[in-house]
Parts: sequence; C-alpha cells; structure tokens
Amino acid sequence: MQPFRILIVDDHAHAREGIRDILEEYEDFIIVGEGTNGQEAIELTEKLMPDIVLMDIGMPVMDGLEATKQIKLQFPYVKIVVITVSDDITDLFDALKKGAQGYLLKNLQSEVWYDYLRAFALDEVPMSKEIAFQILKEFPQETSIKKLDTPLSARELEVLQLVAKGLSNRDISAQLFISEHTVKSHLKNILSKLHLENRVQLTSYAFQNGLMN
Amino acid sequence: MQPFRILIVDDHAHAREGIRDILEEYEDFIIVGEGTNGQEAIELTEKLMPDIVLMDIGMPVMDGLEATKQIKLQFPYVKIVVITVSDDITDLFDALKKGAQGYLLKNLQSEVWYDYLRAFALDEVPMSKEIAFQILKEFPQETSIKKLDTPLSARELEVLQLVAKGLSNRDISAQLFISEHTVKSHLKNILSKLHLENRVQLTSYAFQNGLMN
DNA sequence: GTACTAATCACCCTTAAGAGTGATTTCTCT
DNA sequence: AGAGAAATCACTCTTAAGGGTGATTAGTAC
Repeated sequence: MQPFRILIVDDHAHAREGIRDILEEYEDFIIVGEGTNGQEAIELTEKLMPDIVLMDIGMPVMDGLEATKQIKLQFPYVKIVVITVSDDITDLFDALKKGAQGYLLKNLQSEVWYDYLRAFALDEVPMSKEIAFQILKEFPQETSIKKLDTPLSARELEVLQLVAKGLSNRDISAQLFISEHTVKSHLKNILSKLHLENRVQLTSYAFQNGLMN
Repeated sequence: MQPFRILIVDDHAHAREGIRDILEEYEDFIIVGEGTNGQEAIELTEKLMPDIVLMDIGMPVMDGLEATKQIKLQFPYVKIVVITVSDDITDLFDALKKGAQGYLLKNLQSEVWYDYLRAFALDEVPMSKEIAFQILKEFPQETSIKKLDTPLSARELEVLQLVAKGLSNRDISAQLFISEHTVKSHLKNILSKLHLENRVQLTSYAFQNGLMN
C-alpha cells in the first residue's frame, strides 16, 4: 500500500521536528512538505496535494483555522487534522466547524499518533462532533470548555427565530420591547452556544434543525 | 354590521381630504383618525386599533414602508393598504414585503375605492403578490417596473447557495475565483430580483423554496 | 451588425454586525 | 444567605454588508 502523504504546517521548527520524528518511525507515512503559516499551507496543499494536512492553529500571517477553511473550500478531499497543545482544546469546535476532520494533541505518545493517523487515513475515524466529545473524555485533563453547549433559553430561541426571519437587530428590539444592546447580547450568546459565527449561519442552522415553523 | 374603522396616514392635508370625501360617501366606513407621518401611524394604530390603515409611502420623520413594517410586527391583525400615486408603482413590492395587504392608487374613481376597500375589509381580497400583478394589468398606465422578477442566472444561483451556507462575500470570492466586488454585484442583483433586502432573508428564502440540498 | 444580457471589476459611502468587556437586576436552587 | 443563571443595558471598536453608480468584455439573439 502506498504510504500516506502528509503535509506538516506549524510555525515552530521544533514542533515540526517532533512530529517528523514521530511519523518517520512508521513506513505508513511520508512527509511531503512542511509549511510555517496558513498562507503556505494553502499554497503547499495546491502544489503537493497531500492526503492529510497536519495543521497548527496559532500561526502568523494566516492562522490555521482560516487556512483550514480555505483549503476545505478549494480542495474538499484533502483531510485536515488540527494539532494543538493540550491546554487550548476550546479551539476544537472552531476547527471542526471550519472543516477539519480531526484533532490531535501535540503532547500525546507517538503510538497514539500513529494509531490515530492510520485509522484516520483509512477513514476508520469518522471524526464527527459527537466523537470529538468522546475523545475529549479520554483525555481528562481539565480543559477550559466553558459554558458551551448549554441549551438555548426561551428568550434566546425567540430572538433566534426573529433573526432567521430576516429582521435586523433594531427590528427585533422594537418587537420585543428591549434595547438593541440586549438583542446583540442575546445574539452573541446564541452564536457562542451553537458555535456559529454570524446570523446567516444561524438562519441556516434554524431551518436545518426544524426551528422554524 | 359595524362600519369599518379606518385610519388615514398621509402628510398632505389635501390628500387626506380627498380620501375622507370618498369614504364619507359610504356608511360602511368610519374614519377614526388621521396621521401625518409614520411615527404617528404607529402611535395612532396602538391607540385607536383601526381595522384598516390607509398608508402613504413618502412621508417625513418615518416613511410609510417602515411604519408598515413596525405596525405589522406589533399588531399583525391590523390591515394595511398602502396608497400611492399612479406613477410610482415600483413601491408595490416593497409595500407587500413589509407586510401591507393592499395597494391602492390615489387617483382612482371613488367607486373603485369603495369596492376595493369593502372587499378588502371583508377579506374578499387576498392581496397576494400574484394578484398584485393582475391589478397592475387593470391599470395599464405604463409603469416603471424594470427588470424585476427575472429568473436567476446559474451564476447567481451559485452565489445564492454559498451565501445561504453562511459564507462571507470574501469567502465566496475565494471559492469562485472572482473578486469580492463581483460577488457583491451578483448579490445585489439577486436581492433585487427576489425583492429581498439582506443575506439573512435570502437564506430564509433559499431554505423555504427548496434551493438548498 | 447591433442590441441585449451575463459576468466581471471598481470606488464611494453609510449603516449594520459582531467581538470584547463589564455592569445590574431578578429569580431559582440549595 | 449565597451561588448561579437569565435578562437587561451600555460603550468601544473594527469590519462586513449593502446601496448607488458606472465601466468593460464576451456571448447571444434577432
């Protein structure tokens, strides 16, 4: 079987080295290139067409989340695994939202990396958001997942539906007899809870999840 | 039967007089109040709770379209007929979009007014957008309905779907390999053709009309 | 060959949106 | 009584959105 072609993107040279050391232990993987920022990630992906991109998040010029989004838009078949350190798992949802299929912590044993990436390359890891939770449980380091995934309050649902109808914040404030500030505040919390980033995505979400009648 | 309670809103005194003269010919109608701008329209609607509001469009302080929107949001059961002069029928769609149920031209015969308003009050005039067209045909004064209601081009549909997915104009431009200017241009045309005013309403429209799969 | 349209790009301008931060009040749960 | 959540409002700041206007190119229709 052909080895899996892997592109490493991380702005820290020693981080790339660490990953390289791990992957070179196994014949299943071949590192086809290395990049140091999101911009390079896009260019190298286009040039090298790797099977998997290992993408760091915090990088200069263009960060890994933006690069992930761009790459998935242009090359949907390229798989992206976001790599991060153990203490900022909060980015997990953002990464999946941008189109990443996988999520790995830099400070795991090399055997874990191997098992995970191999399964991943063979499509044996359908990395959905549900499974992401399970993975999190297996690494019980206290993460800073705050008040995410709390259910929406009644008021928030009300605001959500008005947003999805196409009303502006001002219109909503007029209808609910509250200030526009408050509407913005509710909307901010709604977007945060649902891991969305703007009212259009919220509208799309509302329709796809049967919240509009 | 109780006469229908009517509120007249128009900034021109002589326009209100003209309407008053017409309506006072008939016992079916009683004029419960008169306003001169959109702000007054809202206040008077709340105070008087008329059956029908006859609403002019071009007015100072707050125009009739905005007032129509506000009133329909707060008092959905109040019927609104937008009144206008014959040469700016282009506002028709906007008025219906804001929630107006009817549309009357100021310079019609009083009998036409009577027949229309009576039928309207009795819910015998389901003033949909389709019927609006028919009414337009009956008043064949050459109106300035431009290139409205043209079908969307393939490219426009493509942009529409990306918008409804929640992508920003910049994201769309990157994916379609065109400039952000062009995306904006397409979007502008799309909104114009569909008589919508922002990307959220477009998203809503897309889902409700089965344009998303 | 000319008229029409789709698609592209550009510039200006105003307002809406959204992030960040923080504060107050009321209610509930324990 | 005290903790926590929900709802409210406020201020700042940056960027996205959208309207208005206009121009070019290429393809199509008649």
